[in-house]
Amino acid sequence: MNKVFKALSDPTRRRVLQLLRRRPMVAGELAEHFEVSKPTMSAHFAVLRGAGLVETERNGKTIIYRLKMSVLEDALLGFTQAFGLEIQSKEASIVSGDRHRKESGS
Amino acid sequence: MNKVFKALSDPTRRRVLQLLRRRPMVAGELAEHFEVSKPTMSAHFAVLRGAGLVETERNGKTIIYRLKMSVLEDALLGFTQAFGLEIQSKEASIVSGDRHRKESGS
DNA sequence: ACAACAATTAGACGATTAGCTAAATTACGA
DNA sequence: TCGTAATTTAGCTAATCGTCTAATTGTTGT
Repeated sequence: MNKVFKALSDPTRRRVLQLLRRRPMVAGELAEHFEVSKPTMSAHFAVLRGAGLVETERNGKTIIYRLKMSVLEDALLGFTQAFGLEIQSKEASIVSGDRHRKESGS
Repeated sequence: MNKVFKALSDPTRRRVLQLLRRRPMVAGELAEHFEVSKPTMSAHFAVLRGAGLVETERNGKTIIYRLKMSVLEDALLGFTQAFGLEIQSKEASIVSGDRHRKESGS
């Protein structure tokens, strides 16, 4: 869970997650939304992947990034619960390609 | 708020906030819960204060730290809303300026 | 096989971070 | 006023971070 918070501590990475919330995206497409270089974005992606917040799938020349909503939820849940806060999904659509899968992450 | 997320990115600081959730605490008392030096803890406190997550009050020789729950909530709220998540307090008051009084037990 | 494209890795750099010890500050009590 | 206690500030170090350019890897189409 610490890796998740570390990942969330950078505004660029938070924005990446928000973009991925809409739909999975290809690395280059994602990178276009930001003003930093592609290698820099690649490093951000690596941090997000290391935290288990995104997963990748190769598709020919491109690599698709997909948000793992359940990992984000679980981390947020674990933290907020310790503060007497409750977190829940408004929409049933935590889906968008991802199936609220249980997966062991770091 | 970026400063809040930066502040939350360190596990020691997250634990400080959780300790403060129970009741306001004096700096030294708080520091006893950790294995690092007092100056190091002082630096952590400064980060939390800089993020607006805690407020201080001098009381003679000691300095009392108090959690500003509303600031934490607002940051979490702003973030989670962008993901279609809902966050709410299990306890009654989410009021701004909440003093977090101790209620029934623990 | 090769050129073009997508993305990552390598290597470097300055800025920030978390940690330490020692010194300074602030308040209290004898 | 002096000594002690609580905390912060100063100054340092090692590690990590975000960024860059250049080079590398992997894939496709010709």
